[in-house]
Amino acid sequence: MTSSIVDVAREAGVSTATVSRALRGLPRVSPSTRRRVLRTAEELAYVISPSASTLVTGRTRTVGVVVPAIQRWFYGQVVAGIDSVLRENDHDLLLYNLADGGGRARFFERMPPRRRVDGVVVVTLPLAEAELDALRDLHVPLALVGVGPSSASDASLVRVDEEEAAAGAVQHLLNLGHRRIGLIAGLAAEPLPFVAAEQRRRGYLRALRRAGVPIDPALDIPGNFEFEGGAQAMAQLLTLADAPTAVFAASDEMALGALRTLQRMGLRVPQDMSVVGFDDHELAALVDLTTVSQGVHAQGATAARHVLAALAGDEAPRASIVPTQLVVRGSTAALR
Amino acid sequence: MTSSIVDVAREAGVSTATVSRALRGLPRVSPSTRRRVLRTAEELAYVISPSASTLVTGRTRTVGVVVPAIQRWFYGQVVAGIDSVLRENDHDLLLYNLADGGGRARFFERMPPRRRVDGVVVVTLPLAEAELDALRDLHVPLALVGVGPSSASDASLVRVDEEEAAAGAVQHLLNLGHRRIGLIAGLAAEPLPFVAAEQRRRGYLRALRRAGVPIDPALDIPGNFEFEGGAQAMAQLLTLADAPTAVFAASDEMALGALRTLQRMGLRVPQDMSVVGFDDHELAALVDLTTVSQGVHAQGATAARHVLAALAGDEAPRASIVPTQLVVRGSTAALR
DNA sequence: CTGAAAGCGCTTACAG
DNA sequence: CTGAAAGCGCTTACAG
Repeated sequence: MTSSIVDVAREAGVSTATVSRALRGLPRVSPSTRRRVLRTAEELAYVISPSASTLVTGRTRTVGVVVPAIQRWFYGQVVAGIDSVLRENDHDLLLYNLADGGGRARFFERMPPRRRVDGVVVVTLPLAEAELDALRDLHVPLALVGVGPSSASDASLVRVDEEEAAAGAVQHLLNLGHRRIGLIAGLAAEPLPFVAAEQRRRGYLRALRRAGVPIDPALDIPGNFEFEGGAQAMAQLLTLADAPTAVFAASDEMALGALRTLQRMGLRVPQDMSVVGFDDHELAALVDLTTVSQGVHAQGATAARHVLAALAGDEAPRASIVPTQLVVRGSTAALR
Repeated sequence: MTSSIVDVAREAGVSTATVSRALRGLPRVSPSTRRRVLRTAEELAYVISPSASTLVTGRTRTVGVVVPAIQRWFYGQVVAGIDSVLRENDHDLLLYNLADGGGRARFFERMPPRRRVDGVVVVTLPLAEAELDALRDLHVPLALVGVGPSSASDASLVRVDEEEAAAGAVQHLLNLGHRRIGLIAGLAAEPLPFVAAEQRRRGYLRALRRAGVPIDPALDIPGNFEFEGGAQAMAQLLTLADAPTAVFAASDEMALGALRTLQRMGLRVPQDMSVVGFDDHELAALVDLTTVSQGVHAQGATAARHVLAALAGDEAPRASIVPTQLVVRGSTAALR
């Protein structure tokens, strides 16, 4: 049905070794031979067998990508970024969507990418030492996206300066005269919290301290990085006797939830409440939300480049900090 | 480094053939031998080489998934659904994100999944005959999600009854007394329109005709399945001298854009304008949007099951119609 | 510049 | 129930 290298060799009147060299563009093949082989391969619609090639070279031309939940906006963006670079460089993308705690446990226990990938990029997962070891056992280059500077020194790192960016967002509110500033944090009840949740919270605290504004734990509500969580957190903030005049949400999705609650309560943004998000989600522009823009697609692309660089022989793992930018829109205004 | 089947065979004192049989749970291996082999494999941390196995069996235990844009809500959901079934059945997921027209052309020309997958699911792409042929050349089971009943009879099909569902949404508006009903269609300027765009539009037209309501082309605006497109389409509808009192948007994302425009113009929903969407996007509940719920995750899962069934020896391609349901929320009300 | 041959790590008739 | 051997389709020293 499909022809093998032997068919091409026979048809072109050369050995399979020569076909192999000619097709891969290796030197030491005469131009005329190369042409003949190429033409023959074309005629026979020859396509190399990846498994045979992999078996001998050990290279799969495939990169594994591990995400907690592909259906979430952030991960879709990151994967699109990874994919674009991989595709450009003729590599395939093997997707591992953990989905939940069970999926996570199963993944690290069974390590399905074993012997199937040349490299791995793990997105956003704060790895336990055992998990990191399981990944190391793969003996392939590893890149981590969005897990902070603390992690494995033998992996490439791509991240934004979460704390600094969050502090900047809160400083923006302080500059507008706000002093009662609520935080809708990414924190959830999970055993391993996402790094971004912690660090954005730290940035919030830092900005307040720097400004000499007292920290009020009542203003610090977990929102679990979800619309609904953001909506509920906002509602809770509005139950306070001394309610905030501004809110920093650690993600745009939570900010959108907060906006919805405000609208339901008949409160106006920004007149009655200023709101800042984080991400620059597609919807942020639409609802005129002030937010921290982070190049999510770029983070994915960069991680993919790190892995490919390592495969190309780069010794040291790399670390990239993708810049962020406060995008000021209409959801924030000076305290009245 | 990593041990091979030969190591296990030597250590267990049997042939590689026996190791192979024992590990795969084939019959004709004595219980004691099987136990010994299993234990040895465990001790040596033996993991089969997928490429070697694939080379001889032809099976990759991998399914290719082709999507136009993984970062969009719909595709993230579908892929999560596919992944869950694949994972359950010990298959890997090779993701092909076309990203744009160039990516699409490159994909169908080069067919990267060639010899790399046991099956393919293509999501939402209305396939040209040449593209379908390219996929057929893979000689693996094919499942199509959301491309309508017209397509290849040799592929499994998973879809919702787009036209019927859309007609139901519009009928809901008609039942509320609306007669001037706008359509924010998915249509774009692309050469190959998405099937859902066409069919939801058809459902809109059918419902109006059935009710004897005159069709006004001025009420039919393309929105390209995007927030921004929905926002602009709504704005355009509001420029009409005889503006609609209700709008059906062919996706929730467009409906959200429309809601935003209405809010900006100071129009109230549903008092001044009723709005129905399509999808039951996570945000729909949050903004109280009446919409058509379709099980997107389930569509992905079903397609994956179809592919696995075909691999298990099922002869006939299957066709599944996933049910939809109108979810009435607060964005629609009787005409005043 | 080119080819013969070994080998990558499995599975599968075939024989016993 | 078990093993020897061929073979899947490539790549890679090695020799010439």
